[in-house]
Amino acid sequence: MTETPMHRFSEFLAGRQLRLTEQRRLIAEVFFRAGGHPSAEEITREVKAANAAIGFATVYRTLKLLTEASLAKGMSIGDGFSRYEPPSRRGHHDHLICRACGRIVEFENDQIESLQDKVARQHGFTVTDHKLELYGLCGACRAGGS
Amino acid sequence: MTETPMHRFSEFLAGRQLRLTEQRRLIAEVFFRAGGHPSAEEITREVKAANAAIGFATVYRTLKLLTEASLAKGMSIGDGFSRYEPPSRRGHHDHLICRACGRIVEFENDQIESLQDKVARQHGFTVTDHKLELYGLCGACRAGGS
DNA sequence: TTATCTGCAAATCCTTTGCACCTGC
DNA sequence: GCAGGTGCAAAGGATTTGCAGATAA
Repeated sequence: MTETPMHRFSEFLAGRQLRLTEQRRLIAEVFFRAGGHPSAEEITREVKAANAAIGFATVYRTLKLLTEASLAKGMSIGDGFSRYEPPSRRGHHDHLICRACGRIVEFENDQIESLQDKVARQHGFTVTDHKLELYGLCGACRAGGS
Repeated sequence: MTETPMHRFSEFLAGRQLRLTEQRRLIAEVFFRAGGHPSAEEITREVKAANAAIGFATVYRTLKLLTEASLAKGMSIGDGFSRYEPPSRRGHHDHLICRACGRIVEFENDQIESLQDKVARQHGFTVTDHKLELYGLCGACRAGGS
């Protein structure tokens, strides 16, 4: 019931005859602990603090596994990087992104979701997934001027 | 009143002391005429049909100018390419994207837009821009099976 | 004329892959 | 022991940039 993401990762690997190596464990720990939506580079930086030998290749390979295990979700906020979202307790959510400081706030809104389904139906589509990103200025940046 | 996009591009260039070269005119024409949301590669392919000497570099440079002129809008649908949206007669719109055939349908929905503003306000954000993409299957692909 | 453009190729940047050497299980 | 994993460095793929020759105004 209180299965941790790391536990789930371990089961996923076992189910595929894959090994839970020291590197994979460390990368997954860093990722699960990370707030926000880290890029591979951000994760690698933190991982290297604990084990400098680990390189980008292993981080990317592990992030791919985490994604296949549904423990990470790839996303992009339009800077040139692939970003990864750690598993969230909450269900689906969308993002508010501050163009000034890069802060990302997550939100959920059922009304928007159901309107999306309605629109899709009107066009004959069945929606399986969606992405909603609102770009603007957060309160702090608006106050801080610029 | 009936100012064409090409006319606007020409004015933009003049205002910046830039030249309307044969290449820029051709690339802009192809882009304005293009339906949908072409990638640089798709535009280049069509441009080369008229003038094989034109290369990617010039296409990218011109798309950058068109974007600065607000005559193109960069976007991405998650394949690895930057895509560009030609100026539309209609205002802002969002996208329905078929995962099977890649078809993109544009739609507008004022209710969704106003809910977005409301959510943003609740989080202290001022929204300047947003992106909403609904992924799924279009009617034809759902019927076609798979 | 001359500052701006273009085409080419080389360079970037992020991400992936090949390969010889390690290491969980 | 050995299939699978790692680190490195080199390869990839989209986009950008440096430069010498070409050209719009």
